[in-house]
Amino acid sequence: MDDIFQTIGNKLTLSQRIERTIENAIREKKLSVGTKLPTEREMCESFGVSRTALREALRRLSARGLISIQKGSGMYVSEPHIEDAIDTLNLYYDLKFDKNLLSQIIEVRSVFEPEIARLAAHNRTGRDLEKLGATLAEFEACDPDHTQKEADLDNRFHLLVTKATGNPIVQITMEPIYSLLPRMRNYIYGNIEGEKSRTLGAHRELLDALRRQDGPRAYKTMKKHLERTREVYHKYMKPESGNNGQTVNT
Amino acid sequence: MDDIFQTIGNKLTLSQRIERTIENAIREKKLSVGTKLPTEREMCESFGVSRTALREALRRLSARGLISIQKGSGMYVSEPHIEDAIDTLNLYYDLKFDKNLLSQIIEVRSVFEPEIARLAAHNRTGRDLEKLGATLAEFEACDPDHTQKEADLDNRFHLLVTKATGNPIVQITMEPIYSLLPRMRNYIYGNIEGEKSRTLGAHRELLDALRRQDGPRAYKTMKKHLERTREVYHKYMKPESGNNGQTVNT
DNA sequence: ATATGAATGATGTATGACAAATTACCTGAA
DNA sequence: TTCAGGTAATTTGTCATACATCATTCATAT
Repeated sequence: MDDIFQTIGNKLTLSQRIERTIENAIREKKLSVGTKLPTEREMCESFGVSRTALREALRRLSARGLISIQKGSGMYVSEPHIEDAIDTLNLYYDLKFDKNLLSQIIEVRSVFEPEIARLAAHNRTGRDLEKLGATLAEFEACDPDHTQKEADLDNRFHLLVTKATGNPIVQITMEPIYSLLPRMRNYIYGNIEGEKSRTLGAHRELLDALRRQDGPRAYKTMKKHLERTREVYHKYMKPESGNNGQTVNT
Repeated sequence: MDDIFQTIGNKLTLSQRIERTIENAIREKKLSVGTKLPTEREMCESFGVSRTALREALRRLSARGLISIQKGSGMYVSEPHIEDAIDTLNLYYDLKFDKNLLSQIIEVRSVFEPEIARLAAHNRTGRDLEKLGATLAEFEACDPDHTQKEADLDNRFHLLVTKATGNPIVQITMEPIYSLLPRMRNYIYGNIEGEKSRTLGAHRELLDALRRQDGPRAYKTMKKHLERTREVYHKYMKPESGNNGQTVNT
């Protein structure tokens, strides 16, 4: 048990202790969403600290999305936004980015999305079908020269399928993965003859399966669609085959 | 086109612009991991700003995990930690926590994990099998009174299966979900007669399928195992059935 | 009654000083 | 030489004060 000697060095700075105090108050709902925090001067007095220390704590809290600071107005407890978590994930991928990422993304999609399609077939609402239909039509009508817009619409369609599962965790899970896709934009699309019509056909068939709540067919359609994506990737642009067995540090 | 009048208000503060400048430098690898940043005074000079503004930018960057600040020593570019993203997600779930979360987690697991098991069956290494076997043995030998440790070992087994896919994105994706499981700890286990031996049997069978690289069997075993979890949940503790169709704000 | 503009109060930035922690260096003894 | 110890220099943490900038409120003039 050498743990005894470990807990010495981690003395928090004053501003970090302030940060935690406020953070805990928010976590424990002592400060509810939308509440206006006391002014800086008031908090300085009640905490008995300088404005500097307090402000640095507040800067950290706002950077993490717990509070929002509005110059001239005041500070307010923020509604939690899933985007904060997604941004953090994106930052992580940004820094850990390597040449295997594309192939890994494709693998993850072909593993997860067919099941997502099946679940969506069960749970989709009429509103989901509307949005999917609209996005599909927009994709169909899109000028083939606008490869970026086409890729966006493609992504949006898949994101809508994810939302149609009705399970927010599925959405939260997949969103960072979709946000990585713009990197592969302009690769898949553009200059591959007939690829758009293939995609369109797959999306149409998938939407039909969702409409009929045909889970197995939704699964198969999505599977086939993503297998095609994988083929295109391997055929047209895979630069080399790298080590795929690395593990993330935990 | 009234857009002309819209883009006025979003003027960033000075410290936010500093934050972004440094952040971009890190994202673009102009500052690599481990690099020691210039001292505060140096950066103040080169940016031409006061120490106050600079420090508030640095506080935000450290709160987001991009840099680490060590009193008396200096500031260094941090290695990205997936835990930062997981913590942010946990904060989100803390604040957004509702009674549907458990049921949503169970749904996500039974949707994703069978496919993960299948993939793991293909890609697992000998080292993966070793770790899985060791964890399984430890679970088997665990004192049934230590419900928390049992739940931990259960989670670890599933996490190891995820790692055995060899795809770090799968791991990153599932880790936040597993980190939510401690919330349901002590619910599933304890006081449900014979549940541990059921779990043990399922894990054993799964490990065997992985060893034989039998993807379909791994899939089926995991599916059945998680269906059982869902049953237990619905049978023993589901308090009420709530609206499950909410969507996350994006 | 509406609109303009001044007063007030909030956060943002600048400056200077000192505290506290780490690192580097230097000195002296084995 | 090598190592121990302590001192000095460097760096971040905190405090205090002043002023700038933005938002809200309220009074005033049209």
